[in-house]
Amino acid sequence: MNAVVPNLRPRKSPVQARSAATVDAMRIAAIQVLTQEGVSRCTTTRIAERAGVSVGSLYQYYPNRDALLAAILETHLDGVAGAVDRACRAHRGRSVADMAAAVVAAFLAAKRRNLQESQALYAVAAELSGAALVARMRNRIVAAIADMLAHAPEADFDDPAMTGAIAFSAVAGPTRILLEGYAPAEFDARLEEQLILLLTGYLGARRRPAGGAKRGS
Amino acid sequence: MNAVVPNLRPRKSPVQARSAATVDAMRIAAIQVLTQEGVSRCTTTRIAERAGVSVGSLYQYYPNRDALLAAILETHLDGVAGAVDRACRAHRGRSVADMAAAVVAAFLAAKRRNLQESQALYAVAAELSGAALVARMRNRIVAAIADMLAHAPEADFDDPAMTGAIAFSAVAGPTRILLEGYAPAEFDARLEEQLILLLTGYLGARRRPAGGAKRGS
Amino acid sequence: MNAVVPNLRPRKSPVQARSAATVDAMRIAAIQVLTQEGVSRCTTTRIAERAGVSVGSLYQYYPNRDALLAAILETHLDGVAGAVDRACRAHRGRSVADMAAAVVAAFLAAKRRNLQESQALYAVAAELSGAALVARMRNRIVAAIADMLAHAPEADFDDPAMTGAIAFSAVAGPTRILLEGYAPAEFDARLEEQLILLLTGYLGARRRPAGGAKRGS
Amino acid sequence: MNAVVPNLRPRKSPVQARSAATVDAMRIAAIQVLTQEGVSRCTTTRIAERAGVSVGSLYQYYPNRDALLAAILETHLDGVAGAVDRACRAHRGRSVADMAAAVVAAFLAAKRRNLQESQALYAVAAELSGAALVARMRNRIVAAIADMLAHAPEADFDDPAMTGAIAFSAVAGPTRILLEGYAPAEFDARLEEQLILLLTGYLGARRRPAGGAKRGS
DNA sequence: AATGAATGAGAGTTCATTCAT
DNA sequence: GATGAATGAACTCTCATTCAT
Repeated sequence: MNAVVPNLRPRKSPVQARSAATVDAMRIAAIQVLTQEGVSRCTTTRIAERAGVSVGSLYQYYPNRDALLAAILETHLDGVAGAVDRACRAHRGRSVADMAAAVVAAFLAAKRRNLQESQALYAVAAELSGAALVARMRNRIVAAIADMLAHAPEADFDDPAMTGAIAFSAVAGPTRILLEGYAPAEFDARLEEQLILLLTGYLGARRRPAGGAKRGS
Repeated sequence: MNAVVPNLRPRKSPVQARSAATVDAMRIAAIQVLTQEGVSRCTTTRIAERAGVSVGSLYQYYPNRDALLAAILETHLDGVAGAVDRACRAHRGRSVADMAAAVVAAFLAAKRRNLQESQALYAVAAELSGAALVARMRNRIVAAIADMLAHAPEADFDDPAMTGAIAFSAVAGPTRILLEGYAPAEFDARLEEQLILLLTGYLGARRRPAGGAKRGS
Repeated sequence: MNAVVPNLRPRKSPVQARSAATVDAMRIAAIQVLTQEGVSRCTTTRIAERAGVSVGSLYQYYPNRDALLAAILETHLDGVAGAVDRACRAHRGRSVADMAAAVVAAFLAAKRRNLQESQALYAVAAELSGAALVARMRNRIVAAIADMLAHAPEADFDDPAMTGAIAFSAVAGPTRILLEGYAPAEFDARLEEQLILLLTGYLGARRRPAGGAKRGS
Repeated sequence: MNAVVPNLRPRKSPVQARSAATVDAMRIAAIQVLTQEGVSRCTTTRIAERAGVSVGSLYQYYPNRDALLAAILETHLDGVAGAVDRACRAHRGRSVADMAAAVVAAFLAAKRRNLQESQALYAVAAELSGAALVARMRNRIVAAIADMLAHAPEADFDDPAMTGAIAFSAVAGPTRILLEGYAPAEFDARLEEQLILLLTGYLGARRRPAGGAKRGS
């Protein structure tokens, strides 16, 4: 993914069955190559080869390499953001502890569902156009969390957006360690419980008794 | 940084003053190129040119491009890890709240001290060999925090390593957002305060009254 | 148009009305693409798209891209050569001045009639197989002019073929400038008059009084 | 040479002897490839191969393929324009017949001096960026001729620029036929004499007796 | 007949790395 | 030691052409 920002929109949508298969094969292939070779060795040739199609086919669906990677990243992020979004909507009006548990569970489940994909895409997200996509999806999640917090019955957050941003990224940080694969098994086992603890603690501290003074922590 | 992992050690240590100056010039040049052009366009030629030396000279100090980037990343990570390490040592035996404040302050200060560098190196860290370096420095920081927690007078953590790992990465997550440059000004202003809140809450919840049962979360 | 010269003949003659329409649509499309994108970007896909047919259909009528371009060029050249040919036949036995005026007028009119086409095809004519077609049509025109000159009543040209060749290409040279689009408006306005002057002068000088000595210029 | 107009300036001037040799080898190689394969098959790889250097070297001196071809064309055109220019300056104040002979001789000699080069570059000149270069050099030649005509003692041209433009392109037209290689030997032998005849006739007709009425042809 | 997805050779271009100067 | 011209493998992307539908 380069610094210049060209067209990253897919070229055409796969309407025929054959096309859909091709597009999906390329997605899976790209993730595999990303995992096994790293971003810089994740070339169009290798992706096509792995997918069992020709390079030409790749370029029928994406204007360039970056667009392919961006599309995969975007789909992934959409999935994650959607999952968290749904969890937030489903837990409006519940207790802060419930909210924390719900967000953590939804996020972790979404990431764990496509483990390899989640791992592979960190490198893509680090590149320029990837960072923008990540920022967008983060905004979406933060907005969902903030909205949920704003309607918390037992508490009154003075700055739900800020609180949501910190809350989400505080959860995303440790999750990343897990996905990067350098964490011990125990980390994996206890991550969810610890993240809930982390979030509950933070949201509990951030909360003011309803009707309390502004910014009173 | 490629997937194949060859020799990444610098070729010679800069014993002479001139060498040290050259090495530093290359480091600064690399960070600038990284920032302005992105990882994929951060070429040896461009780095050398920017540093005012010839490509040949660059190869006098590093066996290949990856070694150069790895060295820069390592130096950076060492600085950050060292800062947190010192803060931990300096706050042994203090209250949990003091510890939280100290770690957050040290980490944020280290990252903010070399803002551009911190930003530029995220992309380097995302590549395969970078991830290993990051994991190593994280282990060092986590060990320092765990050690500090293990000696907390007012509390008794059942698994300081796990707690330290979660604590550190929970702080690193939001910090990354800040550095990636997509955060609003208010985020910047209130980040430290919020991270302390986050950490204090987590560590407070994790703590058991001295002498309590194991693993009672 | 490539150096290798394979089959350049159209695959089938457009006997049906629909075929004729398709072929013409492709011709027009090709000229548009040629003008807007240049020869090297004048691809079969683009031509077909512009013509509103599929690439497959294009290959139903022409064995390859070069054949399509060659056919268009040939049609164009035929039109021009035919126009000059007719003018020559129509002015047999007239005065040299009349002949000059007639040739110039016919040639310019033919080129101006399909201005865009004339411009676009220069690039096609410059490629290897195009040059051969141009040479053929030039021969035809030169023969027509030579024939006309041979029957001039008031004069006796010692080498009508040579004279015709020089005459025609001397007219074609300035015309090309006009078509290439770099000429000022005044050039356009006065071109015909000047070309007639040019030709009249040349043919007048070349002419020997009937029965005069050979090669007396 | 594509429609988009990027940087066509050479990258660096060959200061060292080795570099100069490399650049010249590429020029000669390009002309050979152009002649033997045609523009579209005149690829950077083939040029480099023929020149006995690597593709990389080619790109050290020119930012892209078009720049290389443009540079060759420009050098060639400069040579031709310079020759005609000198001839014009050297024949100021001479008779119109002398002028005509001088211009024709200079132009033909310049073209014949580098026969293969002249032939090969027609195709390059037909592409977009080539056409612009040709137009520039033509303007230079036309200006030189016009200036010479303006100082003709025996005559008074009402529009030297127009006259010069017609005169030059009338000479260039037949010359092109010669260079394109489709002309018979006799054409070659008699071309110069015929072109002088052509030009003398035209300039003679265009001239008005000094002090005569405007536009009296 | 028509379509257009798929093909894959091949083009332009870059860049890590070497080595003669 | 320093230089930077030369190298050439490897990369991204295009496009003429085919053929299953």
